[in-house]
Amino acid sequence: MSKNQEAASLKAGDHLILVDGSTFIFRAYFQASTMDAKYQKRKSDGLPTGAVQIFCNMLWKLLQEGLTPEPGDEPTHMAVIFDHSAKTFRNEIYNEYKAQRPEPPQDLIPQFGLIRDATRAFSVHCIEQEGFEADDIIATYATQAAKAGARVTIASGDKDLMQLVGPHVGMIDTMKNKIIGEPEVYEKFGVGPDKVIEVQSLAGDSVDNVPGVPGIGLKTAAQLINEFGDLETLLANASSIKQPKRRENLIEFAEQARISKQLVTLKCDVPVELPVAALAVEDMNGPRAIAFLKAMEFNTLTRRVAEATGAEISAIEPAELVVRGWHEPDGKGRIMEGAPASDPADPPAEPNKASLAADPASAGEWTAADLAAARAEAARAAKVDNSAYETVRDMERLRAWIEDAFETGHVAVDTETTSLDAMQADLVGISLATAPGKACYIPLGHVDGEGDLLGGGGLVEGQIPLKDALDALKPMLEDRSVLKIAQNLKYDWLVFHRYGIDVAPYDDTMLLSYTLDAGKGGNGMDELSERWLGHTPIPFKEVAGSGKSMITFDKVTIDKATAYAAEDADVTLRLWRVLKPRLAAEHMAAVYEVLERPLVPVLARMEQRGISIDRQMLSRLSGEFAQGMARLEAEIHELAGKPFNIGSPKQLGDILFGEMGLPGGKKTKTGAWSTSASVLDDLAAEGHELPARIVDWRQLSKLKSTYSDALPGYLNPQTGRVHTSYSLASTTTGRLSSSEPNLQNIPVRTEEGRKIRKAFVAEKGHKLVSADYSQIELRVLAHMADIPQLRKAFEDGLDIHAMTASEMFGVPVKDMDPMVRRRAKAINFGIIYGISAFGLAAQLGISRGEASDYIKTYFERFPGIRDYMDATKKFVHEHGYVQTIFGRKAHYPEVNTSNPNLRSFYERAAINAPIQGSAADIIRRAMIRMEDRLERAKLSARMLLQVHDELIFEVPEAEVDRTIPVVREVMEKAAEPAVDLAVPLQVDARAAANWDEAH
DNA sequence: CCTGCCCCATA
DNA sequence: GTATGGGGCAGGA
Repeated sequence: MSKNQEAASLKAGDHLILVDGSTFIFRAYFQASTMDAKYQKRKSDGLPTGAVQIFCNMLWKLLQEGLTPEPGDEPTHMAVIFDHSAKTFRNEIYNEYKAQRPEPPQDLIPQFGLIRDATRAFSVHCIEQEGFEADDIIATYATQAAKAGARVTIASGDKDLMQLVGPHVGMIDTMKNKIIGEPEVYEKFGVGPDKVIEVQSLAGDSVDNVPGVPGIGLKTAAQLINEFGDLETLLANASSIKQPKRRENLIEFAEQARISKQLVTLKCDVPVELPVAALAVEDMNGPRAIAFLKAMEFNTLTRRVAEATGAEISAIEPAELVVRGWHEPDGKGRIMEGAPASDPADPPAEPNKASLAADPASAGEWTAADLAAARAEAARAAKVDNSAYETVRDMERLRAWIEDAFETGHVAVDTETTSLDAMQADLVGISLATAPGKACYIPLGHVDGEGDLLGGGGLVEGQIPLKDALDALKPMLEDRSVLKIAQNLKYDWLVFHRYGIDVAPYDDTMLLSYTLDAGKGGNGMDELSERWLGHTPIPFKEVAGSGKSMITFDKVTIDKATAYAAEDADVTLRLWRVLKPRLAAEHMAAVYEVLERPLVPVLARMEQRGISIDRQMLSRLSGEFAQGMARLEAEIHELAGKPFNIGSPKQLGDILFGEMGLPGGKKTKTGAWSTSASVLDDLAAEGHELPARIVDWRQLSKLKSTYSDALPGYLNPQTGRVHTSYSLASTTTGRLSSSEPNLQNIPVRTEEGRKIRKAFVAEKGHKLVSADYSQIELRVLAHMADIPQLRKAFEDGLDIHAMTASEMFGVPVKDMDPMVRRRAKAINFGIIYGISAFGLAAQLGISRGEASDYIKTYFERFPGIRDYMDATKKFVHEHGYVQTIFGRKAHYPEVNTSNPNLRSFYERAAINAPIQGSAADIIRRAMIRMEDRLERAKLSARMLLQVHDELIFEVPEAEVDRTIPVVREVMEKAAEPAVDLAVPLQVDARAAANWDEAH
């Protein structure tokens, strides 16, 4: 209930306080920096909070007593106004405006977001609007309120706002505790508030880079304005000025003065999103404010707020906050670019761990690992009861759940839809969970499954209209003070985005699990539930069936849907409680925050954009391939002496090695003849024709079935484009994977295959730009293993395989035999793959002994590589995991198996993972930074695809030349500043109408 | 109808 | 020798 809820209005006698958040942040920061160091950082982890603390104290004071301690002065309406971004309409007028602003100090950056969080935590409106400065919004609100007869106080020290002072409008400089009225304005500018802009347009402002007129300062400007009345009159009479220099300047820089006036004139008619009446002060939500203050560790203010609101401090958990832009050394010399603000190292009391939590005073001695262990134990002990969930059928109950989410500060969310494809999924219902066991399902689109023949399919009774529910949920789903928790958030993000909702901030339990446990098993919800909760969730097929008889979720009865869907939210929340504290305990927060979490919306947007394919071209190709196959088929049957199914390896093996009696080489692991390409190639090399034709046939068959036939089936009817789905959590190394369709294995090696690639095209007026890292894995290896020759070769831009050959075989690079280079290349790849004589022999078609000799020679030339490999093997056997240069872990729990083949396999995988994984981390970093960098360069390039070491963009033709350098810069610098690579990264980029020519 | 196997496309 | 996803076949349900 708001104090003014009965009248969401603003009238004479009301008091509106408008806090200028943006300038306040800077001034609070500098004031904090003059204080004792202990007031500038959060004690538990060093998060800089000085400015936030000063801000909170100021806000609390204003809310309690207004400008003066006198009763009746406290505000009836209040808001804190921020600048949305650096760009405003003023830059359109004068592009140098505020161009000289330096970058904010490093330890201020994380506090920008926290101050906004603080505002909301105090239940005060937090206002910012794209394209407008805070000053303009303040001017608009002040003008409207003054017109309504209310009293307005602007809390700011910014002289630009002094033009607003008037009978109804005052200012207070809260930093200096100074009240500014008309006399003070006169003192500062030498004119009244109504003439302030005239003076400023002449005098200019070096801080904001407002030019003014050269040679005219505040004093002269005031004198001139007092004499002539306003700028235009002055300029019209400039020729009558006595002082020659001043006269010349006024004439020469008249236009500059007019521009300056536009710059300093505040806009009083911003189309504000919230009407001024809606800024009414609400009763403070004590627990919410306390949760925030506790997270910040502002103990004194926490106590004061608790006393004033009657809230119980110990019953409230610190808020889970997301901090942007915080660089914290995490103990391993790596850099944190963002971090969870709630520090589980200072955990709340855990009711399930009585022995540890009995004395709240001892809570401070908990370690993050204690909390994680207690949470894991509690999660396993608690039972999941999926019959106890609520079905939310009216707005009243929905609002209660939303309120609960605001109170708790976090909520697990899950969407139920009509499709597994997020791009085509319509919302059927939403489930929420705010505490273990406390979950609900909100049915929104369930239809009558009966009477399919007679139409049926009408909405079932007892559901909130979709729009009403989304309107109510949107503010909570977008509110920075409520952490949304989902399992595989990318899916729900895409669904919500289609309905105009931008979910933030968020956590993803799938990514938490992936960050912590990659390689230990799957990260799907059902599997995690088994692993951590000892609970089997209701299988999807139990509610919707499977196979041909599967029904879409909108046909599921609401009772069944509630048990299934609310359970998902409940389980997700429980998993989050187990996994989140482990991030801090196991020092993996940096990996999660820097490499995992930020990628979710980036990938979601890439999926959403999709890519154009030329359907006619593919259809024509299918025809070509079919013809070729038919021709080959006849030939093959002729050669075989009888018809058989060429696509059947079993039948083919029987023909080749049985009936024809060719020398069968390898067997598969089930004992069947191998008919793999390498076997057939060997036979062909001996002059046998049939195997050669089979290889040709197989190629066409693959291209046709996997690509030219299948791809058009993935065209989205709405967008006319193909939208792949990226998986963030299905590789052990940190690579992404792509499916439905897989656009990471589009052919490129053969001429025929590249025809498929040509069918990926840019839309009209655009080009596809492909940018790929050159030899990134070998560069990463050169860095990690610290190999001087390799480092030098990359620094000098040499042909790395030729250099390797030269080192190994003692031949000059110039006029090198291509076969020699090819051998070296195979060895280089072999190294990355954890080389074995067996594998290298197979690759090069040489004997095991020869391959062994090569490897031996290689290690003699590059002893650092052998050292690196031995060290990696030792490490994985001791720890069960290996790490990338950014700290990502890949686990190999079975590496100590007694099975020697398996053991070697895991060892090779463990050697490969840091190399492949570090390269994957680098491109992830590039992708995360890319969109912002393009936007800041005012480029409209859209990132569409990632293929491990390559990014594909769609770029307007006119922007291609400006886009490529930006893309290259972001990619080449992607490791910085976290890692200073000892070798340069090189990116090759090209533009063309289709993917083949761009690549 | 589902699953394992074989083969093959990519980095 | 590393990491994936997917199509077709064949066998067991």
